[in-house]
Amino acid sequence: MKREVTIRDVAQAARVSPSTVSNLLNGRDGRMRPRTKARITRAIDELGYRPSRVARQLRTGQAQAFGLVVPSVANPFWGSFARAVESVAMRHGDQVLLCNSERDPERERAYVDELWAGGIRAVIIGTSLLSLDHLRPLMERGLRLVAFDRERQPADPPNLASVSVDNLLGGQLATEHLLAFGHRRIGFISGAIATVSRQRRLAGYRAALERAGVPFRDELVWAGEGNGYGDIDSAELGRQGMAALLDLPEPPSAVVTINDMYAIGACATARAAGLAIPGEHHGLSVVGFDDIVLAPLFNPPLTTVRQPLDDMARFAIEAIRRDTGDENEDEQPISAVMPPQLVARASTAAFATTLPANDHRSAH
Amino acid sequence: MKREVTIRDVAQAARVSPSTVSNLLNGRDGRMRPRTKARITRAIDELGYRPSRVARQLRTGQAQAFGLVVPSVANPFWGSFARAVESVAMRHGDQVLLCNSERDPERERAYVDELWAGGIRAVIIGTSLLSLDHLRPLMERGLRLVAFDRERQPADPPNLASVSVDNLLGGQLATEHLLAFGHRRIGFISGAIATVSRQRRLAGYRAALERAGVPFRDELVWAGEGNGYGDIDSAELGRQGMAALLDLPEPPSAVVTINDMYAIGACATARAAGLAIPGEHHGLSVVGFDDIVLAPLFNPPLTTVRQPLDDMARFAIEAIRRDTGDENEDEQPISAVMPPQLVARASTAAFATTLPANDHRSAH
DNA sequence: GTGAAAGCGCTAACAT
DNA sequence: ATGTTAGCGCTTTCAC
Repeated sequence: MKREVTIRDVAQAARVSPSTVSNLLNGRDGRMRPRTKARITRAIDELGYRPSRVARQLRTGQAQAFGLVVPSVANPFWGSFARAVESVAMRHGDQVLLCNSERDPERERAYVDELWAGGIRAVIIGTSLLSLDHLRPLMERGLRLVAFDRERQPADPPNLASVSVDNLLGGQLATEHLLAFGHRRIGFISGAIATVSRQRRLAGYRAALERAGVPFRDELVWAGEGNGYGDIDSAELGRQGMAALLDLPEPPSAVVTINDMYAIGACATARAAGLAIPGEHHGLSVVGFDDIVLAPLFNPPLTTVRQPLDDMARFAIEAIRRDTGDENEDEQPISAVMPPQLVARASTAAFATTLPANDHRSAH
Repeated sequence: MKREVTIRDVAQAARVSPSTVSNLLNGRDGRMRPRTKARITRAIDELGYRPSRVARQLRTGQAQAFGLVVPSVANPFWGSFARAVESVAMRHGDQVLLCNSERDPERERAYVDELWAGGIRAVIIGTSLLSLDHLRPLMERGLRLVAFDRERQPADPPNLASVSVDNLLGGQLATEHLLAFGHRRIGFISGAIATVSRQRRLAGYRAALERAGVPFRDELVWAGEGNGYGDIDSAELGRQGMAALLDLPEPPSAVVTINDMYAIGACATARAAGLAIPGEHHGLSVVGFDDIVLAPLFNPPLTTVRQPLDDMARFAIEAIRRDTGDENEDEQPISAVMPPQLVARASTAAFATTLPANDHRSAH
């Protein structure tokens, strides 16, 4: 393992001082003699010199990298988001440090602490916990934080940026879609309603019901058990939720789920119980949320609410890059709420009001 | 934004020198007076001191972090792998830098270069390109590289570590499973066979056919078009592959796919063409590879070949942590080949040798 | 236009 | 048992 080529080696080879090389590297070459410039450039190429990020960072305090904390990249939604973020970041020459929080606030804190110690001063956090207090100390020290999938809350510190889809509208679109199909008993399946986005999706569901004059029924909302960390196995929670709703004396004819993984789990349970998706008389309509890559490929293709992932990633990174280092504390909070889009596919269908003439399936 | 607490602040508060603090921090406290130790510990707590990774790294050259380069975290297999790696890494206090190569060797090189410049001296690379020459220069400079999903090749440099499932056996298991069900016309769907793992899975497929006395037919192997970078949309390639095989004068009755995403895409196409999965007379059996989280939830649940992801992640990290900094060049190459496991689910079924008594579907 | 010098926060060899 | 010192590779005043 050879020793690294340093800025001094380059300086020596080009017969200039390290500061001159540094000046060129950092664009302060306005009044530099073309000949000197050429000598330096040549030396850099010949020696294969690459400046050390570490040294630069120690000196400047700026990290050319930021953290990305998501519940779990094992969920394709977060995987796609991570990819989108990384792709935008790369264009700016930024590196991305990925962390899986599993929705555990303690892990979130530990990770962000760790990132901070690594010189990272900006983090995109993809969990929409109600309170971000566990990150406040670091924010007060100067951490730039962007919350993804979490609408801005009144009590949030002003230097917290936010990007989110309009979750209320999303929940509403999903529910209205089913209402328009004539469904009246509509279930809602989610893990613990412990995040802003889930609260708002549920609120959208209620709002849609109300507007349609359909009474809200508590028993049709399944919201997991216990504290319910864990995107570890959303699909499993979807299964459990569906099982619970099917156990009801009068099960729903359609279901809104908190995301596509839940939807897929819910469908699996329904099928195992002999129900068709969708089914007019003996079955269920299911709508998801996110529109993951797999949604259109699922059997049946999943009706879902799409989040504009690329736009959101772009905005998050812009937010993080804004006022790098500057001291403009008293600015407007940076925040965006993006429009969701209902994507109607085959997992939802009209509710049949009349009974079937004859039902072959009952023979089975 | 307050100034950071440094080791000097701690030293001052504890009325010792920075080196004493450093000694304690780095476990060189064998003969340190308990009282001094206590004073230092107390000062650290009170000031909320956290050592700077950057400074430490600049000094030691060691990066408490490594890179993870995968084709794309949008594919749940790589998402799960990334999560497994990160989870093991965290237990060691290591950070993980995630990079999506999209299977583009130029991107791989650029990323690894970038990581190297960032002081990262070890990288797990999850693409099994035939040649790793584009990374050779850096390896010669001392980069520790672990190839994941790529069996060790004779021409590989000795300091390249490898972890992989036994892909030959995997391809064989998948094919034998279908053969045992009586299938004789078995298709193989993959993107460009430009990686070691794909070559070996295909070889396993051939070996199984041969052993069963079934002639290998070129037209039953669909291997994408062009160079075919991109895990960007494996499912889409699966669709295309299936479409091509169904266009054959005599289509296969079963199909082995290069991974679960391909399988899911292939199923979607087959269904769209009115075929059942699996189907005795008018349908297809499909087997995937990887056993992603979604495989059991798919409709029908996917028969697939499981990779022992956690074991592989653990091994990869052990390999990376081995001989950190040491100069043992002439050691045995580190390499592991792990056993795959066939997971039989509902997407495969017996091939019917007799024709159906009456075929209702032909009416449609 | 270019260079000398100081220092970012830490560690480790060497003194005491 | 603890302190002194000299950097790691880079940037950035401030001189010339």
